[in-house]
Amino acid sequence: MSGPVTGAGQAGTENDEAIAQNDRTGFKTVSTPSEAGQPDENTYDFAAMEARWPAVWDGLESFKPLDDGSRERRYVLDMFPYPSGDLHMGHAEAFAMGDVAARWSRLQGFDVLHPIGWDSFGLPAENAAIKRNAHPAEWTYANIDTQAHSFKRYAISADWSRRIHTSDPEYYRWTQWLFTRFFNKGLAYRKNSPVNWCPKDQTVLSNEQVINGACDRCGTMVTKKDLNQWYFKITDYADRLLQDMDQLKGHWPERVLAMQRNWIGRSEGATVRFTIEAADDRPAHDVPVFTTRPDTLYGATFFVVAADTQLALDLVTAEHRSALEEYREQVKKLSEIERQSTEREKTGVFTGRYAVNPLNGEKLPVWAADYVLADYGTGAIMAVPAHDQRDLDFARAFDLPVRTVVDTGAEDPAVTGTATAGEGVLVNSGELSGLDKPAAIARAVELLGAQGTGEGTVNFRLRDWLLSRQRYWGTPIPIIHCATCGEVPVPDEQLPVTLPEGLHGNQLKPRGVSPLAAVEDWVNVSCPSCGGPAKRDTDTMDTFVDSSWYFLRFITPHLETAPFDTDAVNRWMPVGQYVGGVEHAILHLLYSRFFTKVLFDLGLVNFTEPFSSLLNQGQVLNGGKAMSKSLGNGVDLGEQLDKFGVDAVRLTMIFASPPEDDVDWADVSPSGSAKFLARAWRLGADVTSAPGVDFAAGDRALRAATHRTLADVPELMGASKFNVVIARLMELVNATRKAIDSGPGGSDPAVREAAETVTVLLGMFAPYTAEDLWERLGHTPGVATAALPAVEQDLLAQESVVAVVQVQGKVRDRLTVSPDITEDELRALALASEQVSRILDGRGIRTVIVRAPKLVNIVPS
RNA sequence: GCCCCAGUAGCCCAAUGGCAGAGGCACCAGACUUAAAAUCUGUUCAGUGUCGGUUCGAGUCCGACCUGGGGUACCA
Repeated sequence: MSGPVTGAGQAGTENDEAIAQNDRTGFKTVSTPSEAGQPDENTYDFAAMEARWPAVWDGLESFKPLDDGSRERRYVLDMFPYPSGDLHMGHAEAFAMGDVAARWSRLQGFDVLHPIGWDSFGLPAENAAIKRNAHPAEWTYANIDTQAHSFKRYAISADWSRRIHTSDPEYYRWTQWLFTRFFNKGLAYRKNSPVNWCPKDQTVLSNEQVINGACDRCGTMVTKKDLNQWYFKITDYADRLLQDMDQLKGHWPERVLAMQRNWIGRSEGATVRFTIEAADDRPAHDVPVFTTRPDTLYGATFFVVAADTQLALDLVTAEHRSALEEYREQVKKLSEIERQSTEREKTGVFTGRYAVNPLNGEKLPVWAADYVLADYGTGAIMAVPAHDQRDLDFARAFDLPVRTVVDTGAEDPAVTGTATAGEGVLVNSGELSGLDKPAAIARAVELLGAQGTGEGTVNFRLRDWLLSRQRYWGTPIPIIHCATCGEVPVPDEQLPVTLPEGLHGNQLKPRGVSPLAAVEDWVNVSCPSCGGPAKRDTDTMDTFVDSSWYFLRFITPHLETAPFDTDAVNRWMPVGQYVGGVEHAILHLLYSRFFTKVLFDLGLVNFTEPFSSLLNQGQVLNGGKAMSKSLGNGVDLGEQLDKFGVDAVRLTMIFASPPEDDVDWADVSPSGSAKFLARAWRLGADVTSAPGVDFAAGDRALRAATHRTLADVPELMGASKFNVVIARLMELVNATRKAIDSGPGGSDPAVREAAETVTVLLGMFAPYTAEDLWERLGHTPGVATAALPAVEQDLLAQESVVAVVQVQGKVRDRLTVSPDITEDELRALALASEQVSRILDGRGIRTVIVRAPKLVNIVPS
């Protein structure tokens, strides 16, 4: 930090450095030449404010919630940070937004809970430790200290006594405790399955962590590996995760809800059991398929199983076995991206088997292909080429028949190569013929049900959450494997299972198995159940487990008997305003919603959604692009703070655009913000009336401006239009300046009222400037908890308004009228207007629309 | 391909279906100054991406399209 340049006796002298600083930043100003050289009480000096106020605020403890029921409670939460180095511009925006929300809630009189903590387990710490031959904790806790220091400078109005770190044993003890509850409820289980594997990080990834086929941490292309891994049964909650989104509608951004809806991917259809006929060495075999179009059963001309399944191997006849094995090898070599490309030619092999269509007894050849996914539905499909594009592509590649069973009015798919998926009337479909699509679907399900060969079902795209990781720096999975007892959860009184301490540097290097596995005296334990020799599970949990319940820990952060106190949590939750980036639209938000529902079912909380309102702030860009090292367009937050001050940076972030929009740092002007702050701050020197003066005697015009602002701000804040609130403050500052310089003067009580209103509202955005100004206005510190003046309705009434007279929607005249003019009076005035009669030019009048007192619209006949 | 979001002045952005402009940046001019900076005051600038519809009246509502951004993608 550069420190105040305009020290006593320097400003306004020939001190070149001081002047140069003035020129560059444009806000360390001397307000009048006569004061040049004086101790600079009229110099806006942000560095001095930043040096002075934090200690005062700490003493006031204004940001600790009372939790005594005297005020309505409100929980305002920012998505807690990951400690990767110091805070950056993105943090500056996100936490400015969250802090505005918290401070506004306080101004409204709520008892506000606004905590701060760190999501401090994770891969970057481990990679840093390997690189520096150190322990991940060193890097992690050093970064946390740096960030905590920066947050304090940034004047976040947080209750620091609630600070938590997910990597503290005091925290992860309870993550483990919760895991055992999930385990006992059957919601945490192990299974063998082909999983997403990152070859670089040497660990598995959840479905949600695979972005375009690549690892979301390091960008390496993900491969598949058959492994035994831990899962949370989030699929059991798919329907509720979808249903409960009704509670969030209108309070969460629509795009986030849409993303979650798509991710859960509910589709209604039917399960249909096909019998695969016995063939040479192979017995008959029932294989169910899932379809959303049971109405098209008569159009099925072949049957496909996913090539990479055991089922395919079980079905294939001896004759076709080698072809299938060769095909499977080919498929394995493809990258995930290649395999999933819809552009790619369809490939597959015949299995030598035939499936019997349960509705018409037809025999369909069974193929194995990679366009059918092993882990969606049943891993097998009935193929209806006429009405499904993928099936049609396959049919054309292998010369399989195409039979139209829905007449959509479009041309024959067999000819055009375009499948017809739309509505239509069923044809060539036995007793389904003649029905429309919905009726045929219902009838087909009925027929299958009667035969016992199928039923209506719902399928989800959502998969279970793969939570185990083969890395060190995470919460150990509290399970002990015993040859006799199986998987035994670690008893509560033995928690936490702490990480073995000695590991550092190369010992943490990814090897495909968890580094914990190498620590023998840690691994080998006695079984809590039978006392026999047993081994600890050596995987750690996905860090998203840690962050799926932290918002609950904040409420009773030091509780030693449970993860949280249920009564306290039920008092404060759900979070009233959650603030964070849209990058968590699926992962963190979906997982937290899932956890909350499980905790509800366990009777530990009495609500089913954790975050009743969500605000996604935009990104901070530079020159139209996200800041990145490779582009070299990064902006250093620390430098910006040194140059413009905390308040100017905060104000710039918020004034630039509505919170959800991106802020392009190249388009905004922190020096402009600083100029405004200095301008507002200077009002303090010109208010000459005493604190407590009776405002009623003040200048009416300025009072009206003040109270209009007071009346409008709650609505604007409620709609998160923070940028507009700042514009209104600028307006009020301008009006106050004018009143001082060329109006009733600085002694008028209205000037004090306006200045105090500005100060209290400004505190949400620029806490240092506001606190300093509050003191200059003669008040004791604590502007954050000062009360806003009550709106005086009679000041909002205007003496006269301008009514617009339109003819056919075009403005033709303006009339100055009383605000309570009646419709009839206004109509008469408008019709008497000379302008109007000139425009009407003798034409008659069809209608007159009157919206007193603002508008009249005359429609000529 | 499908699903969301956004297009208003040179730029960032305002505008309960009712006069397109609240605020800021930039630019220019004036006051102050020996001068400059700072400060104060003021001026200039678009008819709202395109086409159509609803309406007395559309930036705002509806439909289609264009452009940009985001999500998702052989999900049967």
